[in-house]
Amino acid sequence: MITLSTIDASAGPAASSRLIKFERGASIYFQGDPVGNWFEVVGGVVRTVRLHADGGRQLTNFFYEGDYFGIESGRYSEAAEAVTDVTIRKYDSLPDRGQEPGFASGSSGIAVLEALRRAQECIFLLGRKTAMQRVAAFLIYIRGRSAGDAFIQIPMSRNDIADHLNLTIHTVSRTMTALVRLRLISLDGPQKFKILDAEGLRGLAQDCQEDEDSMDCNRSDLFAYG
Amino acid sequence: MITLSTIDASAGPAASSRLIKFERGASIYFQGDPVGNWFEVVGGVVRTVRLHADGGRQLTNFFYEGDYFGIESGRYSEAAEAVTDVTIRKYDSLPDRGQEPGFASGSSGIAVLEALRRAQECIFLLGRKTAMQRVAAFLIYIRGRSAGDAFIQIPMSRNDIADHLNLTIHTVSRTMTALVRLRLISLDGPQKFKILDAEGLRGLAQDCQEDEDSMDCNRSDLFAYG
DNA sequence: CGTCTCCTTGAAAGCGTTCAATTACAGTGG
DNA sequence: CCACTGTAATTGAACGCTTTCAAGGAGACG
Repeated sequence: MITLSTIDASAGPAASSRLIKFERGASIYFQGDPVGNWFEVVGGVVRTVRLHADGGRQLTNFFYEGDYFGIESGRYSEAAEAVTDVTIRKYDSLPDRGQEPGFASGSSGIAVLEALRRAQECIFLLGRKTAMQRVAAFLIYIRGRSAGDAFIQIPMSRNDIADHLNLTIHTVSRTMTALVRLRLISLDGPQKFKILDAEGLRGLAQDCQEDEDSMDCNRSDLFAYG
Repeated sequence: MITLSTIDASAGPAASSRLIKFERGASIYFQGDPVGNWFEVVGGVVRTVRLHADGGRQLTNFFYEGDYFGIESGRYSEAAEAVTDVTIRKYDSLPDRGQEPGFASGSSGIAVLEALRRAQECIFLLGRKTAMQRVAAFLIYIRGRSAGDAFIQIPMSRNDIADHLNLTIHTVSRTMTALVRLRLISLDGPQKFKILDAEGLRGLAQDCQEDEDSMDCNRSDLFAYG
C-alpha cells in the first residue's frame, strides 16, 4: 500500500496549518486512527473508504477542491485516500476547537453540518433501487462538482464508482454504455463523458415512474441480458 | 395523514423547552419545512423519512429515548414521524446556538457528530450486499437499542424495516423466517424476537466469507427459491 | 513486443422483486 | 358472541436485474 507523502512547509492562511501532497492511491489516514486533524482539499480528489471484514469497500464520499474531510470524533470510522495526486491543507489546532474550521464559533459547526449533508446524499444514492438510477444520479453529482459544460472528467476508476454505488464494476460499465445507447450521455474514454439529455438523465436518477409517459428505466432490451 | 399532537405545557430542565406528545403515525415535522427546532425523544420511537419522487420511502434512522433528532440546517431534508406513540422534548432556542443541545459551547457540537455517526451507520447498513446481511445487522442494531436480554421488541413494522434496508417487506419477512430456520433467532409474533446465536448472527451481519469454515450466508436452500 | 492494469462485453446463475394468494389479528357493528 | 372489514405479515411462483464466471480489448510502461 502506498503511504508516501511529501511535506511542504508553508505558512497557511490560518494559524497552524500546512500543505501536504499525496500521490495517487496514497492513504491520508487509516480507519481506526485516532482523530487528530481535519483536512481541506487544495487540489485533486480524495475518497473516504470504509473497509468491511471480507475486504469489501464502501466509498462514502469524494472530496474536491475546497471540501473539508476528516470531520469525525474519537477514531476515524473510515480511511481517506488520494484518488488523484492531491494537495491538502492539514489543520493542527485540535485542542482549541474554536479555532478549527468546522467548529468556528461564528458559524456553529458548518463543516460538521456539511459532512452530515454529504452523508445523507450517500444514503439517498444507496437508497435507489436500480443500477440505472444510481449511475445516473452519480453522473449528475459528478457534473455538479466539475463545473465544465464540455466533456466532464471522471477522476475515479470504475472500481471506485462501483464501491460507492454498491454495485460491481461490470454493472457500472454496462449501465454507462446503456446510457450512451439511450443517447443520454456520450463517452470519450472511460474518464470523460458529456451529458446529452440532462432532463432524461435527471428523470432516471430521481425516479422513472412518476409519470405514465415519462421514460421507462427498465430498458432491459438495451442490455445484453438473456 | 395524521398530524394531531397534544401539547403539554411543562417546565423543561433547560430553558425554553417543552414536552409534546404525538400518536403513532403522526408527523413531527415534514420534509422541506424550515429547520426551527431540535428534538429529544422522551418516550417511544421516532423515524426519519426521506420521500422520493415516486413515493418510495427511505427511512434514514430510528430514534429511541434520549436520542436527539432534527439536527439539520436550512430546511429538513427528511420528515420525522412517530413510529409508536411518543413523547418528545422540543427545544426552541434556535437564535442563540450556544444554548442548543447540539451546539453547547463546551461540547462542541456533540449532537451533530452523533447525527453524523448515525448517518454513517445507515450507509454501512445499505452498503451490505445481501438481504441476509442487512437484516442480521438490523436485528443486532435493535438488540443494542432495546437492552432487554429476553425477547426484544421490534417497535417498527415490516414496511419500516424494508424501507430502512432498501428491501421489500417480502424479502424482510422471508429472511426473518430463514434466520429462524437457521436457529439464529426465534420469533414470538412479528414484533418480538430473541437472539439464539449471537455469534452466528454477527458473522452474517459483518461478513460471511472471511473464513473458509465459517457460516455460509448464501443458504438459498433455506428459501423457497426455485 | 510482452506484461500489467483497467475497462468492456458475453453467458449463465443467483437473489430480490413482482404478482398473487393465504393467514392472522384488531376493530367494528350486528 | 360472532360475522364483517381492513391492515399487516407470511408464503408461493415466476420474472428480471445484478452478480459471477469467463474472455477479450485498450493503453501505459518497460
